[in-house]
Amino acid sequence: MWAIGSQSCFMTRSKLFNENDVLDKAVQLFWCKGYHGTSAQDLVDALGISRSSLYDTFGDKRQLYIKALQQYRSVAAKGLINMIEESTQIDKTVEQIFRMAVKESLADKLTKGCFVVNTTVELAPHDKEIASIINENMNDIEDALCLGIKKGQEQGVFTKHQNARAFARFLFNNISGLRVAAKSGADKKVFDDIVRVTLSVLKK
Amino acid sequence: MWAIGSQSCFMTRSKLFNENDVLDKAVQLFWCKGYHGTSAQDLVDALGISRSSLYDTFGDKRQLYIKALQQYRSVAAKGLINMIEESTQIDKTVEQIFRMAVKESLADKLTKGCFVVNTTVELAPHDKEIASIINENMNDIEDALCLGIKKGQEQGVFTKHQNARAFARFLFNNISGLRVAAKSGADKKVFDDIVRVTLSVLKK
DNA sequence: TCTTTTTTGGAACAATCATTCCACAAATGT
DNA sequence: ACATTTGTGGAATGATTGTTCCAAAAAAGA
Repeated sequence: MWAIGSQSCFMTRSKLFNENDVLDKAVQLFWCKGYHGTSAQDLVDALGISRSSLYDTFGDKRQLYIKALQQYRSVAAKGLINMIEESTQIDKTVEQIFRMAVKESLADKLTKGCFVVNTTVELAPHDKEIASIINENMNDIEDALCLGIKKGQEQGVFTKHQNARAFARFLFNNISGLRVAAKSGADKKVFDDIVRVTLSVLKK
Repeated sequence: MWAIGSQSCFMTRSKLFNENDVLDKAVQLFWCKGYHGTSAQDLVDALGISRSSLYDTFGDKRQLYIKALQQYRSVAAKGLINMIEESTQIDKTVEQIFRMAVKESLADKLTKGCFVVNTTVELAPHDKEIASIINENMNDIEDALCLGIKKGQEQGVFTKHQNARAFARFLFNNISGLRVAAKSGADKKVFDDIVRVTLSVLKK
């Protein structure tokens, strides 16, 4: 046996599971059932790994939840932000973002809504660290929307009747609302009405 | 002892607490901590009655939650509906509804949000009975808003550019959104931006 | 193959969960 | 005051909670 510093140079047994795959399963479970609604047993059953592997790899239930939340965020938020930053026809892109949210909501038979919105409602007021992740997420999306709206205003496809920041906050608010509506099982007509009126605000 | 049918005509010991007062305390607790976040011990501590009285009077935790939800609904929703129905200047009333929601959110140091929104997110997908209460609530508020908007459109204070039902759904969606934002501790500037843009949609 | 290190499954843990139970207190017509 | 009924406090219930522990399995350089 030989070592560099405190690290052993033995390469021993490696994990039988892919950490990222397991995290994806945790996202699905927490997203569907919430933090308090998901038990350690639920996690063991759904993740397909034993308690010891679970706690050894992720610490505890709360840390696993936080990692799952960040995993979700890195997919959902970054996807949305990329769409806006790479957009050439920003008015079409904003509409696309809303249509996507509606499509996802209608397709989701478990009515999971949005993991970030669910977390905001269940945990944000009681957990500072989680609240700060939520707020970082909100700021990132708001900034991206703001940038997109400015672009649209300069291109002349969006009205300048209100400032871009206000529009961005307004759009974000409606996305939150849609995700709550999804949880109550709203139908296409309701979603379409909301999206149509929301988007009409931006028009010149 | 004498009886009519199976009912005894003895008038015996009456409850030491007011059922409505206790229900109000249950509303506050569930509103703040959610269903799964509130334990039976929490309830005993906060309601000031013993386990036996609690279970004897309200059945079980879920039934107590449902009664609390209906209690909240009967205050919050009916208040809002009355405001609209008795309004003479409907544009001012709609603005007042939004300003009230903002004021409440900023004043609430526990960031409880809205009990109905919280319930929608936590329980609606997993409990049919609760989902139907939520939907009834949504329909009642949407109907009242729709009526108000029609009134405003006839009075010429609201635009007819979209139909009243679509506007009602849109307004409801923004109220939901505000309640989620409240949970993340949003500040006055954010709320004011959202409300200003939302209300601008209705203007002629 | 031996040694060393890490992962694994599952038993075991104390704490907490929602709920039930019971002996006693309180109230009221008689 | 008595009989009868119902409400009350708190102990007790078994199930489930999140977490820890341990013996055994697996992996890989020596």
